[in-house]
Amino acid sequence: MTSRALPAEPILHVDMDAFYASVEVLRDRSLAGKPVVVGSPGPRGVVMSASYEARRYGVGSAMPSARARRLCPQAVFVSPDFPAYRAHSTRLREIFLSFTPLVEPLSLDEAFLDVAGATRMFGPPAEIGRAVRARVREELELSCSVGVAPNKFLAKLSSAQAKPDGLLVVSAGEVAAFLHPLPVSALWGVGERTHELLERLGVRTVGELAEVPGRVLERVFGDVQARHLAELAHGRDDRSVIPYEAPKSLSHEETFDRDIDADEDVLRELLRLSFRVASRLRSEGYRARTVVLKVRLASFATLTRSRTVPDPLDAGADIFRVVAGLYRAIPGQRRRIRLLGVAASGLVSSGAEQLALVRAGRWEDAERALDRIERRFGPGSAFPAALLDGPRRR
DNA sequence: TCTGGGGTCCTCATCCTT
DNA sequence: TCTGAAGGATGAGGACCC
Repeated sequence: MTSRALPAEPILHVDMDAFYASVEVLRDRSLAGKPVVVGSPGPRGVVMSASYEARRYGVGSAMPSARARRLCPQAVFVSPDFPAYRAHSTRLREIFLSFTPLVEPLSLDEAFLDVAGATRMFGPPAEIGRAVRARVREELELSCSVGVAPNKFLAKLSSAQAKPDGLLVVSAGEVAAFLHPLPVSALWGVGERTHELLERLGVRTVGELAEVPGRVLERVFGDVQARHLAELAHGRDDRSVIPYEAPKSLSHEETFDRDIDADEDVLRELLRLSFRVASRLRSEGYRARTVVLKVRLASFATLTRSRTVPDPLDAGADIFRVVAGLYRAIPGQRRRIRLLGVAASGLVSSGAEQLALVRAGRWEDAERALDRIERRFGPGSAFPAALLDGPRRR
């Protein structure tokens, strides 16, 4: 039997170009060539995606929509339509899976592909990257950028360098030449705070970071992050492509158009969020051991409070009881609140928790009935009466 | 400039058990 | 019974990602 050497650059990172904005252009061809901004609605919205025409005016993602409007008044602003993006994302994943079963989605618009086992059928990794791009363009009428590299970290960096609408191969022999001139902010895990600390050390490029002694990094960042930074600065990353990982938590949160302060409004919002979280837990087959309340005040200070319960929960009424208790236990009163969130963590499969159902009360039966009604008549077709008079919502 | 929503991971403090 | 160390579980908060 002949053996064939594994490719030295077996990892692809595929990243769609301005995904949400590009899908909006597909749905309304009159937007083609125009600055398009997809952003969360409301006065406190932020930009989620901007077409390259809008980016030329300095508009970027995570920027407040109000600022984007000032920078580019002629831009067309569109509210996001996640079901549409998910539908395109599903078709995208089908294309990836036609090349390799080892596909790890990072979000709706990007994924890692391990193509080590696909080269006999489809050719070397760079060839597969070109084929993926061609299929995405033909079948979805969308452009994407592809990075081809020895590991996930380098593949992700190279797709970013290939943007927009390009392909870049970083071979094992070119790692230092590719990596070291890049700014440290390009590294995975270097955000605003870490960037500031690195600047104080006089470190601006990845090459400079690679020169910093390990003990200095440890002193500033602690041993875990220091090791992480040192590994990345040398282009080392041994994480494999994992096709599926069970979620660790699940949450819903909402920023209000105007701050709320009345307890009855807060509790009604918490009830609504608890039911949304519970509905998702049940539809995805989980129960939660820990319930987390998140409160962001008008000052933008954020509080979190959590409680772990002995019997995992998946009923909105039970989750509400816990978050309402957590909320009432926060000292002080009549705070101005801009955001409320409810999260479920410590997830266990509900299949493994059937015994707990023996003690299920009428609420659980009622909520399963709500699930059936929603499946039949659509989301929002049934909800607790306490939600009938909701506060100002977007 | 004025900051969404949904996640993951890490650190640190505290409590409890052994 | 008391004391101290070690380690796990839990809780709060921060940084980061897309």
